[in-house]
Amino acid sequence: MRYWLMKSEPDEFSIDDLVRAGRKGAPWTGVRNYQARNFMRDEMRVGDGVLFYHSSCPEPGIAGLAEVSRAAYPDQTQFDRKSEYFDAKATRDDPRWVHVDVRIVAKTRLLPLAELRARRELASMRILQRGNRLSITPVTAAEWEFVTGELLKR
DNA sequence: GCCAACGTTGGC
DNA sequence: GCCAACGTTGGC
Repeated sequence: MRYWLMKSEPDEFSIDDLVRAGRKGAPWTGVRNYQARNFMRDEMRVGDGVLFYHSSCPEPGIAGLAEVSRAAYPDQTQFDRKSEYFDAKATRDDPRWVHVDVRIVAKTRLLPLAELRARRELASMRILQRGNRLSITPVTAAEWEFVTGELLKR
């Protein structure tokens, strides 16, 4: 089992939306970056742990814990002309974009980005490296242990 | 709103 | 295959 950090803009899809999605989970639609897609397609498995991160918002940081609830399958929004994620080069026979489903494990306190940066134990986390923009990044077991420990405190 | 960093596109 | 131009991300 592996661990991941997945970014979402809370205006688009927040931890509360994930809670509302319940046990079935929610499709992680809209990824249009090949590296992030490849992680979902090739490496993410049902049961993998997910740090749910709120980005592009007043308080960026980790907002909860989740898990992969379904392995990768085609993202339907790529076929929808009305969707902002429509991709004219994708066909149903040869889909270009896939996604996993993710379900809530626990909404936690918010662990702010500034706090992540302050912890020596997390210094090499992908999300903290300068210039990092990937919306899905692998998390090491040590980072996962540390972060979940911090989240469940207080 | 600014801007650094990175990914993608397209001409050659 | 190179690389300049452009678009996007995302913290501040």
